[in-house]
Amino acid sequence: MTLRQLKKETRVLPRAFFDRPAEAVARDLLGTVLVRRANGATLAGRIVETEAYLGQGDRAAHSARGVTERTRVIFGPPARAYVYLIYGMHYCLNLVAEPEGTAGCVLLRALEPLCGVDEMRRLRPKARRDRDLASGPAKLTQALGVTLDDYGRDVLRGDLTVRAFHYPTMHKTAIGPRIGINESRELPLRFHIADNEHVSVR
DNA sequence: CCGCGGATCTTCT
DNA sequence: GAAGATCCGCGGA
Repeated sequence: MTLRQLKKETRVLPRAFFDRPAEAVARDLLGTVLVRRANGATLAGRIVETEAYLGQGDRAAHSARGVTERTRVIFGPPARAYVYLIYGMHYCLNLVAEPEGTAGCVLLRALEPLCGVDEMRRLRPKARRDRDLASGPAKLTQALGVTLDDYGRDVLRGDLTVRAFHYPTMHKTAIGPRIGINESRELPLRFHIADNEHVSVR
């Protein structure tokens, strides 16, 4: 898909979209498009897998132990980026949900590349196939060049935005337990597009 | 295709 | 001092 087509067929999601329960935001983000400007190029991918992290009763969430230097953005206004370093070497990107003062965010786990695939390959040379480019939370940040510099960034304008198609785009949503956590395993907070080649775990 | 272990460092106990 | 919202390369089937 060309960038021109994308801009014509989509609009930037408003803050009200994110000012809702994290579960609803995670589900509704499926099928929308994450757009990134990096190194003079514009990269975009369809969001095909997300996970919700809640404010209360979710012991797997980073926000479960209250406000810290790292987690403060999760408690702030919606539609901001929460980026963190995991295992000392990878970054993960979340979008903050819920009204200001309430914790909640959505981990972006996988994209289906739509625009700027050449630049994504430069940023992520280890990817062999297109479906290796962003089929995992840290692969996604590598492919888009997202780092701690993006911590707290507003996603309504600027170099990182989310856009939805004007026309309805149908898909079947699959729901299950989140990946790679030990606490609150039983909560069905992982959402992905069923039968999509680009999700992290198939 | 599958399972295993190493890399590497911030955060919280 | 240990665990962690992960990825990759290796070896074997």
